[in-house]
Amino acid sequence: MELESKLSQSEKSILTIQSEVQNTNRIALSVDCVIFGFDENKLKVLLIRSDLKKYKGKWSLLGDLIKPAEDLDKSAYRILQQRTGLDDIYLEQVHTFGEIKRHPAGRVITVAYYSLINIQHHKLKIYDNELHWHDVKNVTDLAFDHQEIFDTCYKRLQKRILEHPLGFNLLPKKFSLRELQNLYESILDTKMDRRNFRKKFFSMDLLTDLNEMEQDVPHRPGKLYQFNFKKYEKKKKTWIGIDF
Amino acid sequence: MELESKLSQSEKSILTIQSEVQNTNRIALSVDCVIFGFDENKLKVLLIRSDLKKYKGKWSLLGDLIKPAEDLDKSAYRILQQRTGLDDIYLEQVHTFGEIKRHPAGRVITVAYYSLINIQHHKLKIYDNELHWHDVKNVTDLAFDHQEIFDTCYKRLQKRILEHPLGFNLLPKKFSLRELQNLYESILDTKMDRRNFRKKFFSMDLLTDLNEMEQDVPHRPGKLYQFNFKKYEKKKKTWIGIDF
DNA sequence: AAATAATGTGTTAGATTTACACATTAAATT
DNA sequence: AATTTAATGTGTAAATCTAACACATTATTT
Repeated sequence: MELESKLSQSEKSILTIQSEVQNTNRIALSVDCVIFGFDENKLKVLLIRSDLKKYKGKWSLLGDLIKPAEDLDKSAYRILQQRTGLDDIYLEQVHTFGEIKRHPAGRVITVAYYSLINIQHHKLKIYDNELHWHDVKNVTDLAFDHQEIFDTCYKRLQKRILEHPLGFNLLPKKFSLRELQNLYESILDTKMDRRNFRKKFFSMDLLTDLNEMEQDVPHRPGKLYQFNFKKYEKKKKTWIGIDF
Repeated sequence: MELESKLSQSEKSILTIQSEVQNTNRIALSVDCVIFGFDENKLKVLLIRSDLKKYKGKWSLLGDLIKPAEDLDKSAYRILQQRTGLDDIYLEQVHTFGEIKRHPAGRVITVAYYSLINIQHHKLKIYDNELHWHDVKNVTDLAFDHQEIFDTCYKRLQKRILEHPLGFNLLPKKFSLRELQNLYESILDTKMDRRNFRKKFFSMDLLTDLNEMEQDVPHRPGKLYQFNFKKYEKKKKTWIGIDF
């Protein structure tokens, strides 16, 4: 009991799962979230230390069992809210992982999501030192099949950001084009030409020029921009058929 | 009992589901497959008549509950094999649908796949007249949330085929470029320029010229080609990072 | 034998992507 | 205060990819 109350991951309900799954024909279902953030010019992912002794010391994704009276998407949303305190979260379902022996406690099928959050807003809420923001470059050897889940979600993000301007979910409301480009370069792990990058983005016509400049930067300040959600929503409608 | 033995869909286990789901914390899980075929120059989808009285007369996707001792992908594969008798099936997981009230029998979350099969091979196996190949253009008002699932899977196929040469799974081993183009035009619901289409495909270097001609066509016969799976697998490796 | 309807190929214009160079500005240094 | 530095901000040319388009060829049909 005491043990269980301290656990707040997929692992939380292992004892429960083990007894229940084995005695019924139903299958236990969980959600696992790959939570991306962007800080210090690096793409980060929020991980939690696994409590399961088989995976002692390993890191794992944030997840939980789905409640029977809860929409699947709501379930993912709830996990994020509980963990980050944020409710303006970009969330995308990626894949469902269902190998028989993927979870040591028994049959658990998990639906993987990735989410993009503004790490500056969130930063203060990590009181729990079992939680940590990792550089995506250093993410290896996660618990369970979470490495595979992470890899899949990261690839999906890389692909998506080439098709949709998702990056704004990771940046503060006001940002410079350099910050935006740094974000793209971090996510895609490439270098891009500054001039072509600007040209491309301006041609998309999704940025509002705020007529403000960066403050407190150790070099010539750049202009600040804001993402124009209205225009994006309009444009998105004309993409239907190509999307998804 | 007699009723249940006649049902072979998701609906099959409604009675079972209803009693079990409500009495446990577990969630029932099913797989639904959008099975695409290509015949008479039209893209088709295999549907089954719903037996549920709420959806009497409506068509639905092929699906079944996932067995507790079965990998998720295997489960989808099994459903296809049982239905089509084929085992060289292209299968892709698309999305998991988990709204609380999506299924009238209780909480059932379903994992949607689409598959591509060679309808000529399969054609003979439809003894069951509850099964029918529908033109994708005429697919409306399916049972449950199957219309949404179908739409999602169809869009995914449309997108995928622009990135990967999946069409071969829908064609006989030997095919002409006109047949290939007809397939693309059916899937994407567009007309394409014949000359540009050929150029594009030849430049991909995935077709083996069989030095054979079409037989029994009411016009000048075209050359026959075969898809080169080896070359495709090689090329696919160089795409990693962009894929998924 | 002529007409038909398809296959098979090449060229040109347009759009998009990539490569690359120079002037400008504010901070940091001397 | 003047100079250096390191970033921002803009424009142009080459290369690649995509789209539009025309004519000769071949087997079938008339």
